[in-house]
Amino acid sequence: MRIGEFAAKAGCDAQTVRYYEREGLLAEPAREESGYRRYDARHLQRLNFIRHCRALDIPLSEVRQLLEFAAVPEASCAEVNDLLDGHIALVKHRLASLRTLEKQLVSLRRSCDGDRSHPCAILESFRTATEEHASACHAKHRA
Amino acid sequence: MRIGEFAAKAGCDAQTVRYYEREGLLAEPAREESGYRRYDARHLQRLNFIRHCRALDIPLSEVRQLLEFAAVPEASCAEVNDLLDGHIALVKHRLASLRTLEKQLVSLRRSCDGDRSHPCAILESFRTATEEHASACHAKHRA
DNA sequence: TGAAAACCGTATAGTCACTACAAGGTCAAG
DNA sequence: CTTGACCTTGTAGTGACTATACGGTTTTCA
Repeated sequence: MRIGEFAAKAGCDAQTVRYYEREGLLAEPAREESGYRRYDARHLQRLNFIRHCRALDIPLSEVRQLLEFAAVPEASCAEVNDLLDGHIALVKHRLASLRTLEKQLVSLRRSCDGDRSHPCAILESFRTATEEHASACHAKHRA
Repeated sequence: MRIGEFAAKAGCDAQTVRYYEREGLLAEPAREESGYRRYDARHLQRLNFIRHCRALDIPLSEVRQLLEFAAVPEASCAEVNDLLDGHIALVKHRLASLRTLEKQLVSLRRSCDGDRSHPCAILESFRTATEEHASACHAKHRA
């Protein structure tokens, strides 16, 4: 199959496939006389592996590692587990800060009553510089 | 105050301040004879506004809009509310998909029992191309 | 006084994972 | 035989910084 069909089967764009090839995640496929890339089922397996990881928000650098582990299956379990544990911790952390963010936004939104007789309370609250903000910001930087 | 102190007070880097200036979010400040930037409390208020928005994950393009609304306070409540509602919806959506992601990762992690007598179950499960994956991927693209 | 450290300046490139675009070659249908 | 869909390569753009290079200024302290 050619690149368009190949990419569609994995649910991504042809450009993305070429990008993975450039990045060394996919081997260079055979070419037709015209120069068109020609893919088979083995390529698709590998592309699906990558897209599956990406759907789990695993960065390409870690996908690269997983592909290396997968090439040496007999001793890779512990490493795969470590990588996954690290990624789970990251996602948990991201979830926590996103939840905080949602609370802040919702409470901010409630602070505006739509009364036009005075300046918008939301903009006012933004205008008020607070120490909390600076420290929250530092916390974010450490994260 | 000079840029280092100024940035520190808002909890960010001097480079970031220069970046905001280049992007037109902060006005160009006065300069000392040496060419050093010189800031005062009014600049700090504006920088805190921006950093506060960023702490809420509001993109700079929307911060720009808010700054424009803030410049015309008498009629901006509805627009600010709209912007904020849109942003809240986005955060809620992001939260939902992150929660799904966490579930998938945790269940994946559980699937590996650490038994080295067979290939790692996690890598195996990645290897298995599924229709779900492709459709989930499409869903993500629509999101 | 003089040297080192800490700060400031500009300009440029890198990050991540694509996405978009330009300019052209190939192929299948009507 | 022409239209349009597909393919090729290469380059630039996205967002919000961050890092680096290279050099000037200011502060400190021995």
